[in-house]
Amino acid sequence: MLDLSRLRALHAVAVHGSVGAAAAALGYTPSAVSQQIAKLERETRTPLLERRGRGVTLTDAAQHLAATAEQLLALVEEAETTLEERRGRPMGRLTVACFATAARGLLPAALAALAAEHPALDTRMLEADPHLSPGLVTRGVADLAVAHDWDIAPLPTPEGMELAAIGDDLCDICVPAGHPFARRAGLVRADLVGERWICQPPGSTCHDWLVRTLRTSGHEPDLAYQVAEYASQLALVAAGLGIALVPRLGRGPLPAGVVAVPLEPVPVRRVYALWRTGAARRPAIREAVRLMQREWKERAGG
Amino acid sequence: MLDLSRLRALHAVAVHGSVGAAAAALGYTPSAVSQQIAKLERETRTPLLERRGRGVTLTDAAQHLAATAEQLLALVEEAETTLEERRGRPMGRLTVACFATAARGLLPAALAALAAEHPALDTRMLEADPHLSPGLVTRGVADLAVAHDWDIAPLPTPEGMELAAIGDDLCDICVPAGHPFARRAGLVRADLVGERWICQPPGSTCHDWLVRTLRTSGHEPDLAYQVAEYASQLALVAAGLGIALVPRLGRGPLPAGVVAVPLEPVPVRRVYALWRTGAARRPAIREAVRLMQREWKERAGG
DNA sequence: TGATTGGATGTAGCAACGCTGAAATCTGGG
DNA sequence: CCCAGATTTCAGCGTTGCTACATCCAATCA
Repeated sequence: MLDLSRLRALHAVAVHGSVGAAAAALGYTPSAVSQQIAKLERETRTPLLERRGRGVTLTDAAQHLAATAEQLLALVEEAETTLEERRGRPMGRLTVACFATAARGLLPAALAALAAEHPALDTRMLEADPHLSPGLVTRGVADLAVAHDWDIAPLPTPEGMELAAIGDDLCDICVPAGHPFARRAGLVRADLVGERWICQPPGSTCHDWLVRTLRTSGHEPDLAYQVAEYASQLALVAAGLGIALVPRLGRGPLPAGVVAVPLEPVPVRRVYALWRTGAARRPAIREAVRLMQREWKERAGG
Repeated sequence: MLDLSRLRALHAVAVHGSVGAAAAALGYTPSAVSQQIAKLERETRTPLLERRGRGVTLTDAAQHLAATAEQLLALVEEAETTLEERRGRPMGRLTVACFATAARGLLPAALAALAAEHPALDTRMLEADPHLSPGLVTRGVADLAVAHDWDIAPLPTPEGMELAAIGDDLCDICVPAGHPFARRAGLVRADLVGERWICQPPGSTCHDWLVRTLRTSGHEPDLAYQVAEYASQLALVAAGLGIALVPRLGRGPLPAGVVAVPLEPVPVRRVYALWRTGAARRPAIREAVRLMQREWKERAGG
């Protein structure tokens, strides 16, 4: 009889396009995936993979088989969801894809509470850009995505997915202690003209937000320093090289020589959880969302 | 992820009603099936089997899971069929359920030819009563049934199955050499009144046929000796204890002291092959039927 | 009640499987 | 022509899953 884990390997190759990528997605080495598919070829006496240049392509039969595998895997996931739903308590594996600041500001406490309350649940985490994580969920690499959008670019609900709001993440302008802004109680957008900015590299959501927001104030921001991590940005601020827009989530205590000044109206990142509609019945999903919302409230209240 | 072979074990228990019967159907020991299901219970953290008296019953969750397993297994079989069809040559496993005389008179030559022409095919055989073998095919214990009916009780095509005729098996009256019939060129049904019969035990198709046929001649047959195997019946005939109706298929050379006399009109067992409609596209099925028909023709012609 | 049978489950051991890591192979590009 | 990227092959090893045997439990019979 056809073996489901081998079919899953074939399906992963079909979806990810290469043996290596499939292996990474499944958590194996490329060698393991290659051997599984070789065994599947021997069992079915049908060539499935053809070397094409440096990579591989699926034969006709393999594409058909991979499509069937997709149905099978969907059925199995459905069965697992039903099983968990009948049991009523979170169980199985829950992989959460989340963005960097949530990975330290929100997830640790929420996942710890989840694991403590539900020992049958195997929680996992995977850091990913907010605009990539829904795709990871769609492809089954993750079960739950924690993503965010900005007030000026709302996140559309992707096909086949549901979402729930976790909370609003407020952002402040972080300036060197010696900067004129450091003595101000608050700032408005017009104040920001002419500053040197420290921000994310192009392509990230935060970079885009900064550029587009400041453009609405009628000027092109001067993005002098572009580094991915807020901790590095704050170090640059402390060194007096510029100012940065830093969200409060996961920001931690500010380093010496850095002052956070509120901006009015306050820029908001809205944080969401997203999951496949088919998995909506999973208690693990519902419970994870509930605990993230609770954790958020406690942080905001305290 | 749920394991398909464990789900198959659970499904087999659901279908066959006990761990032992499931194990027999799957070709394992009861211990293996019990361990598989125990592992499935641990993985899903859900009780699946409950001891009820001497046997077991499925829990609610297990019944649901078994139903899903049935869908999965059907999908897998469909995929295997498609794979074999694309390849165009018989492969995989083909289990044939057939009645006793076909098991020695027809199947050996046909299966040998099948195995010789198609080394990728793993042929298996299973002797079963003609009225049981369609059920075995339906439940997936066998892929192909070789069954027969009698002229007076035609076989209905069971739900979800297709059938093809293999050939007609003619039957003669076998009598002791000293019997008055032994010198006759032929007999008619009216001649048979008052004889002592040697036949199958009640419940077998052949027993029923004899009783019903002779009843249409207006008398109740005297079934003095009831044994299952024709070789034993012929030994009883040779001993002069009675007469028997013996089909030619698989009859072999008659023992000394036994004479076969034709009956007019000649009683006919019609031999069929049956298979699941879903498996009709399998080259293995088509080829097996073709070779059985060819073998039959060669025997009839030679 | 005790003995017995039919069935499921637990244990030990062994063969087979499936993974990893390293080496080999192959392809396309500098 | 060599190198980098990717897959496949190979050896080794831990794990799995089977069988055989023993044990346990429930129903039946004496």
